[in-house]
Amino acid sequence: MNLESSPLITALQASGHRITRQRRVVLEVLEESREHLDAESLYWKARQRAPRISLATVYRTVAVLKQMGLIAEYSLGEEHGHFEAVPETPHYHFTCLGCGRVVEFDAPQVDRAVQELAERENLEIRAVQFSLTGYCARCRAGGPDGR
Amino acid sequence: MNLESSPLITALQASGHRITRQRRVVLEVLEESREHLDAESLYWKARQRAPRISLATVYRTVAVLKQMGLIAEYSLGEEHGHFEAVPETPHYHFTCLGCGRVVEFDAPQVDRAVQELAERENLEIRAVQFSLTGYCARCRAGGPDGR
DNA sequence: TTGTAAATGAGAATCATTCGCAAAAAACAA
DNA sequence: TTGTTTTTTGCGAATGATTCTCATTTACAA
Repeated sequence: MNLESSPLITALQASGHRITRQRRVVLEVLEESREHLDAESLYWKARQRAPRISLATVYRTVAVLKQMGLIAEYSLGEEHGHFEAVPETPHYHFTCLGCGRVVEFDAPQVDRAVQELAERENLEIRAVQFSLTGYCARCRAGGPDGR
Repeated sequence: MNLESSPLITALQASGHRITRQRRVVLEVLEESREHLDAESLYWKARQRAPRISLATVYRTVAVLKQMGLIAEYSLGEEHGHFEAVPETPHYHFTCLGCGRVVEFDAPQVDRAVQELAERENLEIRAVQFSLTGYCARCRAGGPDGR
């Protein structure tokens, strides 16, 4: 069994949390995934490696990680949350109301604006939520979904 | 009884929706309020003028308005949504995790970034969600709530 | 005024998320 | 190792926000 420490594991451990099989698995899934997973899919993927894990544990784990700033939660236009390991460089999301596709983009101007605001108002920013919804080029043109 | 048409009423009517007493009241409350109301408080305020209105109708009304782009829904760090009539000039929110205060601010840089992105990628942007959470100056200094 | 499609009220249903508690597992000390 | 302590887990029940169902009412065009 792999006992290497991933960045997330190391950080968790350093903050005094216990490293359980369940947490290890959830973190692995989060690190390996390139998509934005919601709690349910995180749960099903985790179950492949830790069959007895419960949905509550998934929620508890992401809550801890979120509080530590290691992962971010997004709404992405749906009614339930999606999670993602916090990336090196911040990026944001556009969700198409037509086809549901999620496109990531970066926006240095926004990063700068946040930093300036924080300095000017003396704020400690913990999370930035910047997401756009609308219709993508394909759907505007009367795409596959025939909006 | 006031039969004048507010901007929201006019827009609703123009789009082919019926103007009911309940909708009129919900719209009035939304227009008069300077705060970000959640469905529950919208419901209680509306009941003062239309005592038999139901919570479901409040939800249905904001759903229609939201879809028409007349009001915006925000998370504001809580688990339920908050609503606000869409303002002339866009503005955004900072929610303090310490004292819960919500501060509005504008960010022309962000507006510009959105516009540029939309043009470059040929997107039709319907909603912009930009909100920050963290600790305000007062709470960082060990404010009233004693974080 | 009347006919009809749209909107409402009431409560049940749904869905995501959290809670409570006894049992299991980690961390730590001996 | 082994025992002790404390955290975490699993399970199912509870919660809270939002949506749905459906019989009844209402707006509004003719």
